Amino acid sequence: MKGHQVTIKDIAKILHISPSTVSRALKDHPDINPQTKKNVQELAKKLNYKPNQIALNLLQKESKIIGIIIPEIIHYFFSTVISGIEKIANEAGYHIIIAQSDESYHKEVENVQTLLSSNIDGFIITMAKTTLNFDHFKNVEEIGVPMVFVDRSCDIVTADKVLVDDFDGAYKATTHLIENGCVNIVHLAGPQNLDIGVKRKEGFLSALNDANIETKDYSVQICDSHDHAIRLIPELLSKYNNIDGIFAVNDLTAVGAMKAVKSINRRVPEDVAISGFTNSFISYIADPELTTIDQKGFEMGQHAARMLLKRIKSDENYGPVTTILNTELVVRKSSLKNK
Amino acid sequence: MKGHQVTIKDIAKILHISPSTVSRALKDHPDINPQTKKNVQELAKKLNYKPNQIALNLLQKESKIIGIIIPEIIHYFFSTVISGIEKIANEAGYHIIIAQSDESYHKEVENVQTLLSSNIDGFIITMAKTTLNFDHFKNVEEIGVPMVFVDRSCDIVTADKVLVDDFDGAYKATTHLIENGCVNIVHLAGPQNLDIGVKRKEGFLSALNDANIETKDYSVQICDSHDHAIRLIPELLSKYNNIDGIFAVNDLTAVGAMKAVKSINRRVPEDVAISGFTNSFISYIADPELTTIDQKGFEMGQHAARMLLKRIKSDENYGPVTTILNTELVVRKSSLKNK
DNA sequence: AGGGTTATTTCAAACGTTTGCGAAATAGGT
DNA sequence: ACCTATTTCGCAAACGTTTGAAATAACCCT
Repeated sequence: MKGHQVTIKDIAKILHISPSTVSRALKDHPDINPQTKKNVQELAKKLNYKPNQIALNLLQKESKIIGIIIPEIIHYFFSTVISGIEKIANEAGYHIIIAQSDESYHKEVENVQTLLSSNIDGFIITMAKTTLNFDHFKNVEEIGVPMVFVDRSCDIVTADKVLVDDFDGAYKATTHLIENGCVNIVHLAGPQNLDIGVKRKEGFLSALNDANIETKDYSVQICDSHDHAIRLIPELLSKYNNIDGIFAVNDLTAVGAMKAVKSINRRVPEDVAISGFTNSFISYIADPELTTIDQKGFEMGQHAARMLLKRIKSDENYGPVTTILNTELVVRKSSLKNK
Repeated sequence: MKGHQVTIKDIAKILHISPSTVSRALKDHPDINPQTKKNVQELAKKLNYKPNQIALNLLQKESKIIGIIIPEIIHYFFSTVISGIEKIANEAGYHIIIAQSDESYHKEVENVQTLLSSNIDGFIITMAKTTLNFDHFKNVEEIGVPMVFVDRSCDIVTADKVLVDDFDGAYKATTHLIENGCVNIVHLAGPQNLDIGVKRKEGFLSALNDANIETKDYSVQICDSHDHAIRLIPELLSKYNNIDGIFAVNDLTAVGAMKAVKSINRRVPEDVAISGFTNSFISYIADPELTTIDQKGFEMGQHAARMLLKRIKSDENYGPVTTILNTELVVRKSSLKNK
């Protein structure tokens, strides 16, 4: 039950002057009598006057709000992305409004619609895994609301993107395992209809190739969940018991693999070295702590926000920009065989 | 670079009728000629007309936006709370806008101010740990913007609250440890200036008391971080080597303790059983998986949102409501000595 | 005193939408 | 042909704010 917020009109009425004068007095316009200014400003402070943002938004045709559509906020990576966005946005006087798609194409479409109608100034989006049709993004493009895609790209929509060098990250992780004495490494790969699934696999294969290690038919396993790894690994290790390294497409899968390895009484990293990908919080929780590739969520968020703000403020329609961030190898205990 | 959004005026101009007619035609007002209606609706669809929410907000003096101020989005518990809020809010046609305080009193005050000025319809807040002064909330109260506090309460501000029964949760966890054969349990407690620190400690002590177990001078240790536990536990266990159970104030501390126990070659749960509190994602990651108390983040969020919406829509000024949710014991391997 | 300048204030339109009320037009009835 | 009822539409105000332009008032100079 909102009590009446003090407006410029209220102040004007009390002081028997016009709203315009009040408005100018509040912003220290030179045309205003110092005494009037003083009266206005004092009263404004006394009544705790706060300008009505909605009215300003209407006037300036902008809401100072950035819409974020992201699969699931509970995932560490996504929440770091959000934090990065929020930081830059706030510094520029913008707010963020978050909608989750739960990896559902349908909810994503819905979110785009509702956010559009609340007049956000731009979008930052990580597409749902299930999104295969891009009409809703095309629509945003037509309306002219700027968009930046994060982490997951699609070539159909022309928009700014900030991605991470998945190939290089996978290459680095694999090379690190090799340098630490692994010769028989298995890659737990993501779905091959997803970009990250393919790129990370390719980075893995390329690293093996450059180290003159030949791949076996079991070197790549499609397996990208904690539970799947727990089921798969014991079976795999008993079948091919010379496996001495695992590079998983993400941290969660890596942790599952780690548990599985330990469960059949092999040691991590002495018997099997493990690396994940993402550097999420759980890599720090794992025992032993998990070597992984830092995916720079916070930095991605910051970049995305900067790109979006630039686009929002720009008058000219420059072509789409793609930023590819470098990953970083984070070495922890799970990969250090030699110590 | 936003292209001109289609407005009611545009439609009116094209059809040579007045904006009011267009407005009414779009909402199927009986006063409008069916033919005009048809023309308007068809053109609106063709031009992809979307009502300008900002203008509506100005008119209706509401923004349909709920402001959330939360310490850190990356914490699993908080992101589940947010998800709960979002669900209920969306169902009611509201959006959420998120601001993080990073557990800083200063940022919290700032967030309250900026959110207020963007005319949110209500607040859902989890206070920062460092917040000891409540003037900013008092201010919100005076202005008349409804507020709901989640998880952390303060008696000074009169507002709705949704809390969890910390005492009972701690009691249940402790009793569970006792039932599983622990007789010498240590509680890793939170800071005693925080409600949860005190309540959970009291639940712990009460459970011991009810089981006729006398507390030792080392039974309660102030220790609420992963790293602190890793430092503290080995020392403690070597000093008092009959300790056979640990109840930690949160999951992260429990995991630290678990690592520490394993590091000095004692087994979890056989030698030392462990329970955490929160049921965050890491309790599932830990090895062995961590027994814990589910703090019902999602439900808390849902409750908070419902309470807020009720308050927003209500005309009468009913007294503040406090909802206390029950926790739930989640039994996992880390506490099952007997198997 | 008239002309000019300057200081201070107000008017009015604008942003996009809704809505009570009045106006115009049409139709029906006698 | 006149009155009334009905249908259909437009005017204008409102939400809170900004801003160019016009208005008023006060002053100085010759």
